[in-house]
Amino acid sequence: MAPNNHQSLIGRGPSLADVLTQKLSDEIASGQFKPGEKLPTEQQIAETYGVSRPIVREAIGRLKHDGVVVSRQGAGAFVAESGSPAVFRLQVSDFTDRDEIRGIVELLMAVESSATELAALRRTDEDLASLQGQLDAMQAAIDRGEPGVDEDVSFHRAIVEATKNPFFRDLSDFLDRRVRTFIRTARSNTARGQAGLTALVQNEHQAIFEAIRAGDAGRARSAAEEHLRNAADRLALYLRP
Amino acid sequence: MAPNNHQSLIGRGPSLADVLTQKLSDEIASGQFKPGEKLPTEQQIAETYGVSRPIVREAIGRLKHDGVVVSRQGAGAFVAESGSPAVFRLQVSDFTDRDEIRGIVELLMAVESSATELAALRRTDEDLASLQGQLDAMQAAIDRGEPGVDEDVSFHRAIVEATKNPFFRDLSDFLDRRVRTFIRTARSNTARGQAGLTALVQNEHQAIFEAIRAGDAGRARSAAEEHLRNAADRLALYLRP
DNA sequence: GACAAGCAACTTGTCAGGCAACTAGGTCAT
DNA sequence: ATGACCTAGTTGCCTGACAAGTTGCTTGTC
Repeated sequence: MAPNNHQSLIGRGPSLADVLTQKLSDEIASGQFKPGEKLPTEQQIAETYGVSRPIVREAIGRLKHDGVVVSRQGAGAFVAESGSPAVFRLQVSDFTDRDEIRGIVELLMAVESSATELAALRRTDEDLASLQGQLDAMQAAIDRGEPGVDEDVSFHRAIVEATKNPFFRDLSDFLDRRVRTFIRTARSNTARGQAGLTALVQNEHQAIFEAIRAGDAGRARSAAEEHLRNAADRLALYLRP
Repeated sequence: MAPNNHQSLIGRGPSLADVLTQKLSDEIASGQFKPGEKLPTEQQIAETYGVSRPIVREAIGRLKHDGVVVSRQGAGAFVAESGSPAVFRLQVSDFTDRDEIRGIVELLMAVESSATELAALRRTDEDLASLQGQLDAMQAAIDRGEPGVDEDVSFHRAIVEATKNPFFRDLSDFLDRRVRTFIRTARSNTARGQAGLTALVQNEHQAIFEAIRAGDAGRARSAAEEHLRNAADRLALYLRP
């Protein structure tokens, strides 16, 4: 039997599919089922864990979604050849966890610094035009007295796009989004950001752009690092208890 | 039909749940359903897309797994407040795709270089002992004439562990695993790696270890970059058409 | 006896219907 | 008006069933 005991605290507890997914995932990760090996049938798994077949199907469906197993109709479900998942799970337990956001920011700094360096080496004329366009848009936002958050995002996107590496683009995009949503939720509880701050950001962006245009990888990395360090300092205001 | 642009990378044909998951995911991403908003009931979704409720359940289950949707029994399913997923999907379409593995290696170099830098700043005595232990194990493997792949992996793991940042550890681990599985599958088709190569790797590891022990962040990064650049060059042998 | 065609058992994919647990909003008695 | 109660609606989970596809064994043929 598998009584779900740890549920009465709050409304939502882990569903049976959640639990089963975790168990199967662990068993695969621990090498209990080896890559290429056939999993038990859904019926057997259902009996083993005392759940119904739809639950098993859902759990296996998630594992397929993660690239850990592949299944062939009529044949069975098999552990993926690589054995390791195709997705990187960023476990965000809580939006207000300070250590967590610190860790993400640190990783973001690493990724975006390298991305900026690569951008300086590979940017095309189109990339430069795109970057220039975002700078102009940001300046226009400043002139209108707006914070220009969207323009800021677009500028960073244009940089990672110039790396010509979709993994850099996607990961940077992903991390950036998480940090910004944290800021957004955190800011709603505190005072608004200063108005003149955007101009500082614009200056840092300008420096990054110049380095990228010059094709100076080292300077591009330095400029990006400084920008990100400043951004992290500004963020630190929201991380104070 | 069946756009199948992204996932369901390996299965023979995309299942209905795969397709529906993609559709719902797109609709959420495109802002058709806004964060915090309630999704249609499972019954309605089933009718809308012409599938049964279990299929809808499986699709929504995957979205919950990805952190895009949260559901409360009796109330309904809602788009997560953040709106953006909690997982980063690394879309690996093919193990033998050279551009893809090149991109991953590039990202791995960025992450691991920064990780090594951080490790130099934060390593504890336990970390140093762990690193030293892995170096010794690698040396023992060399003396036995073995390639020492496991020891190599453990050394890198010990480094990212020393960053004290679980995101660095998990991501680096993840990327490293993908690259190594590629090498493993690629190597089975070609000649074996040279025997004396492990000694070279060991020298580079030694340099990294010294920098970390000295707490010299800049030198640690340089050593890591050189090691990774060499590793990438060695890998390039398998990337030749 | 070797071999190929075909068949039967098994497995996954999908559907239908139903009951239990839970939520939310309206109703009714006080 | 206000609080308890009740009912409709929703998700969580189950049983049962059929379709589609694969695998291995049987059987018939040479």
